[in-house]
Amino acid sequence: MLPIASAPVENKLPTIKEIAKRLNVSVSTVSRALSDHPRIGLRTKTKVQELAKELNYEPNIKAIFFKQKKTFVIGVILPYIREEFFSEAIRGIETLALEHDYTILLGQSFDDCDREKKVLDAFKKQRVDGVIISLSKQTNTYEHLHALEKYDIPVVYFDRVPPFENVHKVYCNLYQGTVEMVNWLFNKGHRRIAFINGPDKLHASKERLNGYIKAISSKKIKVDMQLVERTDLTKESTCLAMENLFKTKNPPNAVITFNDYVHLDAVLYAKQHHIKVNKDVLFVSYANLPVTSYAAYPPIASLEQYPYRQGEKSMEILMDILKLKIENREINLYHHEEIASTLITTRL
Amino acid sequence: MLPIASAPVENKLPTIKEIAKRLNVSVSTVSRALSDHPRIGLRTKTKVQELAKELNYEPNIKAIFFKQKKTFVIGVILPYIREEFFSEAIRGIETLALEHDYTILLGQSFDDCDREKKVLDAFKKQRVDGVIISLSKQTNTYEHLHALEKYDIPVVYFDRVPPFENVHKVYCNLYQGTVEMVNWLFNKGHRRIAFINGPDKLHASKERLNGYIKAISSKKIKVDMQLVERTDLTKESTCLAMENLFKTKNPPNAVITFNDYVHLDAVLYAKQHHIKVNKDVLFVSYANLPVTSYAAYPPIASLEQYPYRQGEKSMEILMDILKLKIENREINLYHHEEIASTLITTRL
DNA sequence: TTGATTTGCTCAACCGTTTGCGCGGGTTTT
DNA sequence: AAAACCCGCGCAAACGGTTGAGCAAATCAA
Repeated sequence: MLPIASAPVENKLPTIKEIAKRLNVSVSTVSRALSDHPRIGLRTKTKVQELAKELNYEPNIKAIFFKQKKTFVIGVILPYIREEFFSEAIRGIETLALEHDYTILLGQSFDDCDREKKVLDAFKKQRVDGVIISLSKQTNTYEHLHALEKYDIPVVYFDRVPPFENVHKVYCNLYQGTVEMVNWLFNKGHRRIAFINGPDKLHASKERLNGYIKAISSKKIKVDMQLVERTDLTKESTCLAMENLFKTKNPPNAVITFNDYVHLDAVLYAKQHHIKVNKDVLFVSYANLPVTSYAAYPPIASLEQYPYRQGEKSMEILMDILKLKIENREINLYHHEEIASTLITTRL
Repeated sequence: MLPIASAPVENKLPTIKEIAKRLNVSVSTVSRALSDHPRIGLRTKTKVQELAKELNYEPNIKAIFFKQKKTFVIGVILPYIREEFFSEAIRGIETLALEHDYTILLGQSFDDCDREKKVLDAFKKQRVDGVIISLSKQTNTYEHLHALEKYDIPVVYFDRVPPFENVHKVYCNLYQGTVEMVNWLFNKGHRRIAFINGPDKLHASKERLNGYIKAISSKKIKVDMQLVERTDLTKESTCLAMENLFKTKNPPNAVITFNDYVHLDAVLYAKQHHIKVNKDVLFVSYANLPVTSYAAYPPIASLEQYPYRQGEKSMEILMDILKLKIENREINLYHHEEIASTLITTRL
């Protein structure tokens, strides 16, 4: 058991200067020796490198930032890391970041646009090299993001992306996924398929809805907007949606919820109101989160959206952009990475 | 719908130099004017401040680091953010950080000591002002943490803390909490109380075990070590522990699990082996995570460990330490913040 | 009126590292 | 033998901001 923190702070971090002084050469020689410059003699080079190793020298990255305008830090902001979807995404981001010697600054928006602004402002102050973001459900103005671009900080969006073309983004094909979902329910004989959608401001909500409408109407059924509800993702709002759906004379026999968390709240409501979950009424949702495997009533099918891959891909794109920036080349195309979703039905 | 990223990058970030040039004063005047130095005339001061606002000037924090040796960044490393306990802790850390104009670098160890080292190394390179850490379950050597102290980077441990006295740490009183837990079960008439503990290397495991032994033996019952199992926190390991407990002729009628995640795996096993969860056998655990409220079989009681408060408190302590460092005062005492746990039994 | 003090600003050094340029000495080319 | 080149290294500026010292002008005290 080694005692920690007891040792007095003897050594300030060794600098290039220190090495230069000890070896009686100039700082520039040391700098070049360390970066293996061809114009430095072999003897000097090894001398410098040996002493550097001995002193445990590490270049001061902040000083390097000065010259190179690089911080080796990227900012990641998303709504809630406690949601498995986002924590998985972070895992993807972080893993790739570590490989590229980048570190990540984390911020959560808690689905609050003001907080999102504040965090992005902090990122800007810290001069991050780039930003990866999944928008808050509130966000419908984009000036604060636009501001980053003005400061030449590239932004990659993932999952909760803006509807514009001229941004870099990574997202799941929810339109197609929703179509599959409805078809699957249809094939199992369900006709009254309810849909509890998410906040209007999220582009992903629109995608889902479009898929739903497309799939329903392709069956020559009239879309019944009474079957389409909306939740702001809070438990109360979800319960209200459920209430609206089931108080009618002709309740649905299947419910699609915006994601697994909404699903959990929805089935809690169902249970309390003596609806036989996944017997009378089938429940399917989005995200396919591991956490639902412990749930009393997991969704009978859920759409896998590959958060790890989304995070990884976002980071990959950002690395590409940064590489181009260093080479001072024009960034003339916007990356749009669409990841195919998969309907997971093995839970049956 | 404002287009993003389409605007050409016109303006490099405004610097103090730029302001000086435009106003035809020296940079030092500008610097002092911005920091409201008394020796700068009112007219100049307002002129400078107005232009600064107009140009949206923001001091380059990395340049300030140079002089002040401060980065306004702290590193946070913990095992898994996907666990609600840790994501709650981060929320506490982040909230307080934002208030103090600090930003957090995030790293996950994934319970791997090597990864922990790598991340801490990255933090060191980034010259973080301080580190908040919850140790990986593997960590039993502390050189990599000791290294940080040598570089004068203060470290605050929380929840998974080392057993030494000479560190700053925030933790829950698990000894006392475990005693309460056993007493509660005892009062409900349970005598054969099994205990599935966590990894040996975690100090928290020892605390739990000591509490268990203390409570049992205070009842004049002999501690039966057959009832004490261990899990490395994986599902397989937990199932093995369950198997060992229930294959005997005289199985337990209550099981205490290391935390709610272990609990979930344990009851999954129980269910598969037709053990009537919370009827034949009572299950109690640690953490009181919200996620269990959706579970098929939540623990009948769980020990709240206040992760948000732990995170917040850790950050508070770190801020204190950093303040002392600036004032160049000696840090002569180690903060040990013990947070009382609460047994939550309202789930009945 | 003279000396002392205050006011308002500038100069320059500094933080750690990179990098263009230059210089002396040796070697090769013509 | 002079011109051209290469080798190995040092000088100094630059990145953006802070800060102690210093200086001239304005203000004050006596």
